[in-house]
Amino acid sequence: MKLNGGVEWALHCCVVLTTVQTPVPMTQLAELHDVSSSYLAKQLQALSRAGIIHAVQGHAGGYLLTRPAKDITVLDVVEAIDGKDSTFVCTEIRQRGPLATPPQDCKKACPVARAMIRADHAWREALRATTIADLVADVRRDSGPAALPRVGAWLAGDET
Amino acid sequence: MKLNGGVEWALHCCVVLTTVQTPVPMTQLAELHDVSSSYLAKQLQALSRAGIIHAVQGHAGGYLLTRPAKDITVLDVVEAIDGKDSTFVCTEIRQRGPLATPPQDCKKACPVARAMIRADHAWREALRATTIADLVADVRRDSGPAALPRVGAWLAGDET
DNA sequence: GACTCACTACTCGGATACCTTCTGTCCGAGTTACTAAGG
DNA sequence: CCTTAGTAACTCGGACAGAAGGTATCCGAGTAGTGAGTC
Repeated sequence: MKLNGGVEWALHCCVVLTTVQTPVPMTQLAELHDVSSSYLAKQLQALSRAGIIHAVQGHAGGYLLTRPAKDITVLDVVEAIDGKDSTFVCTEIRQRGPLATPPQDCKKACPVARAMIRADHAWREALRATTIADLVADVRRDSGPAALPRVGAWLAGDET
Repeated sequence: MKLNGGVEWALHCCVVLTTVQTPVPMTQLAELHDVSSSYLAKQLQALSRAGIIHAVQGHAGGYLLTRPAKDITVLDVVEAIDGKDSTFVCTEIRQRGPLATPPQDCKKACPVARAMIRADHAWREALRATTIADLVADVRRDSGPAALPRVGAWLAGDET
C-alpha cells in the first residue's frame, strides 16, 4: 500500500505551473525539482491524458494548466497518475469453499469489502477536499508571498 | 496504490475465528476459503506477530483470537498485514534544485505532504471505526443468524 | 490397573523462487520559430 | 520592403530495459497427543 512516487512530483508541478502564463517545457520542470526529466515526462503525459495540463508542442512549447487551480483537486492529480482503481479489490472468497455463501445472499458487497470501500471513499474525499489553489495558499503562508513569484520568474525568464 | 491482497483473507479469517473456542489449524482456514494454505500461512503469521491471533503449536493446535472481536479494529488487521508505513512518503523535493526552499522554512511538512497525510489519516480513521465485531454483525444481517454458527461447527467438528 | 517413556503425527515459522508492477531511460514523430532568398 | 519557402532546433509521445515488492511455495523446528512397555 504505497502510493506511486510520481504523484508528489505531479502535485509540485501543478503548484508551480500556477505561477506562469506561458508553456513550461518538461526539462525546466525537471531541473527546478532536480528529478529525472525522462521519468517526469511519464507523469506529465498522464496529467495531459487526464486533461489537467495541456501540452504545447514545437519550439517554445511545454505544459500549461488547463483550468484555474481552484478547479483542480488533489484527487484529480492522484487519479491521473495512479489510476482510478479502488485500493481494495474484493475477490468474493465468501462464494468459494465448502461453505460458500449462496449467490442469492450476495446481492450486496460483502461486509469486509464494504468496510474497506468506506475507507477508500474517506481517503478520496479527503483528497478531493484540497485543491491546487489551497496548496498554493499554504506555500504562500509557509514560505512568504515572494517565494512562488520567484519560481514563476525563473521558469519564465530562465535566470539561474 | 493497491492494497495487499492478503488483507482480505486475514479479515475473513478473523471473522470466522470469532465462532470458535478451540484452535483452528491453518489448513482448515485455507480449505474453508479455498485459498493457498502456504500463502495464507504468511498472513496468519503476520497477524500472530501483531498479537491479534495466538498460535497454538503441536497436535490439535492452530490459531485463536487473542481478544474479543470488538477490541480488534480493521485497521489493526490492515497494519498487521500491510505494515504501518504511511501511504505517502515525502521526498522533500522542495529542498532540491536551483530554487530550493531554505531549511529554516521547512520546519513544517510541505503543503503537498500535509494534504496527502491528511488523506492517509482519514483512511486509517475509517478503518479504525470498524471492528471485527461490526463485521460479524453485518454478516449476521446479510446471511442470517445461522450462517456463522454453521461455519463454527464446520471448523470445530470437521463435518463437510 | 496406573505410571512412564519414547514415538509419531501434526502444528507453526522462517527461508526460498517466481511474477507483476513500479521506476527509470531511450529514441522517434510532430510542430514552431527562425533564416534567407526571391519578387 | 514584403512575402514565402526551406531549414533546423526544440517539443512531446509512446515503446523499451531494470529493480523492487508482492505472490506463491517449500522444508525445517517444535509441541502435544498416543501407544506400548513396565512396575
